[in-house]
Amino acid sequence: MNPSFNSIFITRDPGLLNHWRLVYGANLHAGHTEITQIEIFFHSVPKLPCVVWVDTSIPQMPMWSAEVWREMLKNDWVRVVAASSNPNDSEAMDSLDVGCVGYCHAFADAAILQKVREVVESGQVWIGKSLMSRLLHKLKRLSKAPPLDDGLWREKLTPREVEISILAANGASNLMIASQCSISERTVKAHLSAVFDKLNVSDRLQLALRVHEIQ
Amino acid sequence: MNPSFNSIFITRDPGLLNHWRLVYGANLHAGHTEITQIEIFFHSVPKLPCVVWVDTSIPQMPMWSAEVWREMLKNDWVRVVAASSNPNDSEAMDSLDVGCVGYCHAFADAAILQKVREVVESGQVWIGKSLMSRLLHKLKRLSKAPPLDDGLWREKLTPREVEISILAANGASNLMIASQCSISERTVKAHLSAVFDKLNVSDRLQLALRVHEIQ
DNA sequence: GAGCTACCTGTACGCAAGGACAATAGTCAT
DNA sequence: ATGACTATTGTCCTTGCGTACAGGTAGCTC
Repeated sequence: MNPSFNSIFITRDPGLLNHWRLVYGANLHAGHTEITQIEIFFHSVPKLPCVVWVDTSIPQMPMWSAEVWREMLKNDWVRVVAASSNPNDSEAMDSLDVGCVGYCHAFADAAILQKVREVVESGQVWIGKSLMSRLLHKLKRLSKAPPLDDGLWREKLTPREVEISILAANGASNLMIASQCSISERTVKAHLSAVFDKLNVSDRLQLALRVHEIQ
Repeated sequence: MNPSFNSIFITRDPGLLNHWRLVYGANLHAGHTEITQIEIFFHSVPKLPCVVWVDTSIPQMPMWSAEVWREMLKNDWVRVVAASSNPNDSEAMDSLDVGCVGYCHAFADAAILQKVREVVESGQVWIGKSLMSRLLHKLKRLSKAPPLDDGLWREKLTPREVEISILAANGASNLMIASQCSISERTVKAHLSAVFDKLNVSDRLQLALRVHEIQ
């Protein structure tokens, strides 16, 4: 149905490369290219419709505002998806602003990335749920409006567990949490163990990623 | 794969109804409902996962900021797509902000609406290309003062340290990082120690907070 | 009262993480 | 060539974390 799109992966991270390959699976055919140096990409502008996955943490990555990007993205058959290992709003805005048609976490779930691909190939722009909500938050905040509630992880936990989770996710040690909540360290451990179990995470770093809505 | 989603059309416009039916085609099965009065929708909260297509120009349409919407959208199995015959940014922002997971032109191309459906059912948010760019512009304009916190931490580190920091900040253990980078665990520790020192943090969780730009 | 849940505490064990000492080798500029 | 920086690896040791047993109290529902 769509004019078939070639695919280009630009990253130096072998793990990421493997992850992305999963997205295309058996469809990873002749029209596929993998590039480990971003300059090479700029020196050979694709001639055919293609979806370009760019690992934004690749060395020598030009600023999104650089002329090379503007030039490249003038060609509307080049659909660039910016994939970041540590997504942040300003990078997202910059990349989308210059003409990228997608911004996502580089290691996002394969099913998600597949959706990204479909949306992008169909000519639309993809933006993740969390980024969306953060952009809206920023807009709201800038135009002076009340905030709204946050993620759904809270609902799985008791009030006490939520309280302790937030402290842990912000870098507090068990002892610090204990003194702040006026309970023993053992109790903190007990609460956190319950939290890990309920949220199906293995340690406080994974918990932090969940609490702060990362990946 | 996905838990199958029921579908609900809320509009009084027969033409629009026909248009929307095209999106689902033969899949318009038993779990489908068509409603011509918005109040009826609010008086019978769906019990099963469903995608709700709401024609925003239906009579008696409550404000998006109204409590009924907030209440309804607390249930994350109710995925509401706001479809407007004359889309505008403020309506888009209001609807998305209260918890709608899509905003589009009511009479958008069936292929587009199909994509909307897929994205929404997969748990993400759909937003059109033009709306996207307008929102970005609005953001750009409002946030004239760009925060300088951006990628400050990167510049303090060597490329290798950045690479390893990102992996650690995303929850990888030292051993995982070691195997992914094809180096020994000891080397990973050495790099991370250097990173902790340079960024003046005590452990990988603090590092994660810095990398993901939290607090 | 029985059963459930939230909240609190104890001892003990294994393990990953991080620091304290090291060392070796490559690149680059002065 | 000497010093500064980077990348790599080693051993020893301490600490914090997470888990596996074990309990206790208070409040709620049936």
